[in-house]
Amino acid sequence: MTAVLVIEDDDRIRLAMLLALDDEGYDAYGVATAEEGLRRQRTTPADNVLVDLMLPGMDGFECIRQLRRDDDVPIVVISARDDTHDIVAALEAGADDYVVKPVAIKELSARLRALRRRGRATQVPTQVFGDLEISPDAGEVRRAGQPVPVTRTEFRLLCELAEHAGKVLSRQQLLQRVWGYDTGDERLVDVHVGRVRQKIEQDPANPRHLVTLRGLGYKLQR
Amino acid sequence: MTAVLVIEDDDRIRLAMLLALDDEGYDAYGVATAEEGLRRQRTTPADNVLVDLMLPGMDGFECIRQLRRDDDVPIVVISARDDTHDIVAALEAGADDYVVKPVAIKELSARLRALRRRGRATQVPTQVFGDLEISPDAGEVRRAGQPVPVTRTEFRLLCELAEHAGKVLSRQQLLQRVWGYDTGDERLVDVHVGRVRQKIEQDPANPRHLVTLRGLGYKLQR
DNA sequence: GGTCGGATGACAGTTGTGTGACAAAACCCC
DNA sequence: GGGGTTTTGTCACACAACTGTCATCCGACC
Repeated sequence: MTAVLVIEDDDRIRLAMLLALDDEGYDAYGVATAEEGLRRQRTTPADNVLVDLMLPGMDGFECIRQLRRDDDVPIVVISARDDTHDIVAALEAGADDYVVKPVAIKELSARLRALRRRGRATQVPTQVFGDLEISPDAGEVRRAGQPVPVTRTEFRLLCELAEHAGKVLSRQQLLQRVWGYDTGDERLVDVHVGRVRQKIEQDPANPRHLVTLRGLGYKLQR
Repeated sequence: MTAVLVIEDDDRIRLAMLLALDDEGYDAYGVATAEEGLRRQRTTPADNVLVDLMLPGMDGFECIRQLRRDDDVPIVVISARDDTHDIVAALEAGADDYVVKPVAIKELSARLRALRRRGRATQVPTQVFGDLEISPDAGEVRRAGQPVPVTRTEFRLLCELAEHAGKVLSRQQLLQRVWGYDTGDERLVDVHVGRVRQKIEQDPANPRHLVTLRGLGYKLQR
């Protein structure tokens, strides 16, 4: 069953949504604050998160950003305000959809389905590329069994490449996935790739794993 | 640049959207009917499709279904009707988002970005032509299992030919699809075909895979 | 055998990539 | 909170790879 987390401070609205979602066949549960929602999502991740923008304490935007930081769950904003600025800000923060209250439950349900259909990547176990090991969960990179110290950015870059092992990722895609930039200087990627190479390649000038595909991007291979 | 196809029968609205999207940095082009949109998407696929629901001839729902049939492009419905039934039906048909006219361009842009971020799940399978393998995802070409270094242009050319395996593509079509030129010197294609042959054919003078059809163009065959 | 479309080698201009230096920002340990 | 350290992003330069053009040659087809 699909689990849905509802983050909404108004008890009556939250309860109504939970009931309606339940009726639609979802396994729905709710919390009243962003903080609690984040904790909940860390411990028992739901398949979808619905979040109100106006919350006591941490607001919805920040909540989205934090959710997004360590999870790729589809996030739908449920807001009373039908305001372009809010919508844009929420989507920029990392939300996937934005619907305005009051919400027709059928529509919400359909939107959730559409979002899930678009699908998502699963957790990656330790990946091995020859003498190179990348453990996304453990946050560790090893070469020939020896831990290699990498910075956070370098690590994310490696994970992203590892997740699509053998596939080219364009600088644009990497900027998007590693840095979250929709636009920006692609050379940034080059520089970090160079730094990663210094650490993981035996001969950084002739990379065997992290290779360049001229005009296309980079790829990590075995 | 991100290409956006707008399917909208009202000339004024379509034009306004195209201008606005253009301003936002999209490569936007529009058509007035579903049929034309489908044709266009088949020949020169956009990265996003915006479609109105009320169209003369084939309606928006059917258009979405057909688009969805052979493509995983993110589809956003732009409709004047803020009706739950329509929204649900459109999402069921395969749309990814639904916004109500009039549309704030910033919002639309943000939604498109959010959609693209979610990314395309489909992977292009490796195509095999005898001892020749072309992997669009991996950005790699192999002959007899050995990787063949090809340049970006050569790679695009090969992918384009591979996508239409067994079918002739005229120089004009190749110029259009690989280079994006609407006009230009067709000899350019010859030169690159020649270079590709040097790399992928056992006997470049007697090509077995990348063959010339005199007066017509080139085709890639098994 | 002439003509036209196609193949090819050379070349110069352009583009893409790697890298070292540096400043700003973030982080950490008192 | 403060000072040192690490990490990050920007920039400029150098170099290598790629691209498109052109002239010439070749071979198929009528």
